[in-house]
Amino acid sequence: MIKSSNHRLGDRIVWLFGRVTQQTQRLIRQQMDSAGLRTQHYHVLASLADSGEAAQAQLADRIGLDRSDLVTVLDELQKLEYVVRRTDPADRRRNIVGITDRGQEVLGRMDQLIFTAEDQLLAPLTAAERKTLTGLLARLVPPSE
Amino acid sequence: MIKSSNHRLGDRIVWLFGRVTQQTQRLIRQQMDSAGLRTQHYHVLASLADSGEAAQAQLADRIGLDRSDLVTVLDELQKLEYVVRRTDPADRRRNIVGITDRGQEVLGRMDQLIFTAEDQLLAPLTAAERKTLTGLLARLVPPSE
DNA sequence: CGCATCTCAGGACAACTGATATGA
DNA sequence: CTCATATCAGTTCTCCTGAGATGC
Repeated sequence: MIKSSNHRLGDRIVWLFGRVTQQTQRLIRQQMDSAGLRTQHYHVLASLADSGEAAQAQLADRIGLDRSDLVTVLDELQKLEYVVRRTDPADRRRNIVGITDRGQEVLGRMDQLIFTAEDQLLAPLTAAERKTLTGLLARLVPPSE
Repeated sequence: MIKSSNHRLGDRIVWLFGRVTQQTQRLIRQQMDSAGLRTQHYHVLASLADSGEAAQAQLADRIGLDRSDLVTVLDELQKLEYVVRRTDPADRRRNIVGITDRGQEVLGRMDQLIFTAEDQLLAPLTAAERKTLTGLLARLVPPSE
């Protein structure tokens, strides 16, 4: 006759992911506020610098952002001249999005900020443990990238 | 002369946590809708069943929820008679919150739903890998529980 | 015509801030 | 009076839904 059931919150993935992500977002946002941008902006810029230019739909799928939300984010980034939209000559429905030099520049600065935040968050883990963690997480991310 | 810098999104913890949590929440919410409750409700009920009754402030800290947000969640749970608030005789500012029998009952059902969702999410990992993952995550959760 | 792409309006959820009343 | 607790009001951010306009 053991303890009836195991609704131990501390073992629940829902719970753990939620807590850790919450903590992550908090740290990132603190760092990001100084640049006047949000997490979504970083994702977009990083993806563009990483995998090159793309149509909005592709880009949205790549980073797992809703296509309708991407519109607003791109509007803001374009106003700051961090990205450019140009119509695809082959298919005039598409906007091909690319990162600008100024975009690359701020991305570099954001990377620094985010790096320190990550380091702060992962402080309790060794380098090897961090690697296992990222490895396991990567396998859980749904495909399409 | 290697590729300039490593803003590889796929290695960023911010990114990975975000994606996986997003996926988790989606699955959980689908399951939870059938009970008419949200993730926060589950957290509260699970914590009460797990660590026993507590004042609101303690409870909020235990699950990492804002104290002001907890008020609403408890209102809803109390209306459904899943929890009870009673004033602490020792300190009449405090509300001591406890789970009811009906609360235990739905918690049991929710546990089933959440378990299947978790299993679905962690499908790509072996049992041993899941254990390492939860172990690593647990160490990243800020203290206070 | 059907279908894909981008756009816009609005809702739901979660996290946070600040102010207030009450009691220790 | 100072401090903690619970409450209330309002903002931001992210995610999601549905509907339109345009071009394939």
